[in-house]
Amino acid sequence: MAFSKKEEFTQEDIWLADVAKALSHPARIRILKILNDLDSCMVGSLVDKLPLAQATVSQHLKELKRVGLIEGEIDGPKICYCINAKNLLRAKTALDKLFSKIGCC
Amino acid sequence: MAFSKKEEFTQEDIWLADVAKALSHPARIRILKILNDLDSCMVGSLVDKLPLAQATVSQHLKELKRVGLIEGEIDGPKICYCINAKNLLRAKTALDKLFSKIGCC
DNA sequence: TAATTTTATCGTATATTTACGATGAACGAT
DNA sequence: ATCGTTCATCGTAAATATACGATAAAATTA
Repeated sequence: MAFSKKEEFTQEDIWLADVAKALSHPARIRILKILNDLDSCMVGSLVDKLPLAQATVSQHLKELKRVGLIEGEIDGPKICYCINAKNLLRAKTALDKLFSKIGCC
Repeated sequence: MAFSKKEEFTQEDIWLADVAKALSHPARIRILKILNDLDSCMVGSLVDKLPLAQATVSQHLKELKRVGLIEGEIDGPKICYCINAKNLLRAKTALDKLFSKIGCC
């Protein structure tokens, strides 16, 4: 393909697809669930709980951060990741709207 | 990467990620919305409404069909695509469960 | 039967994603 | 200042996704 055609769609559809993309790997689903359960949310804890190398986990965190579903806070040499509840709610609302728009409920 | 590690997660997380993947391109979001609005749902109508070649639209339909969000019915030389309401509801429920699990609502 | 219509699939090119080891940057502790 | 810890980023390899033209398959029509 010469170039992507994603930009030829509406902003709404592009944003929605982008949120879905962030959720499109089981490791990222798992990370969101773990972040919700754990008090501590440093990267090392996540690496221990996932069958992936540290560099790979870091990449998945970057993708979740890119769409705003999580955020990291510096805590000394560690980074504490947390869910961004506001953006997560926005994502949930957008998906709800899609599903109600296509009349499944 | 030697091989994918997706299979090292739970079935639940794999399925959820797979549904999200099907929604992760604006063309497929658009197709779902169009299929809900149109009476006629043959592929040619979709091609007319999207900035993509027929072969590409066919590929996107295949991906949506793969996860069961749509289904096609043969109607002479045409194929009539429709939303699979049952599976769409199942997808919505799974995503709702994820979002409520991670406490955003 | 031959031509037309409709859609899937093949082949292919390019882009993106996934994964990991190695390295580097930032911080606390010795 | 040096060392260990923690994490991001770089470089790289392989897999997957995206896009399209060409072609094949299946049904209707002439």
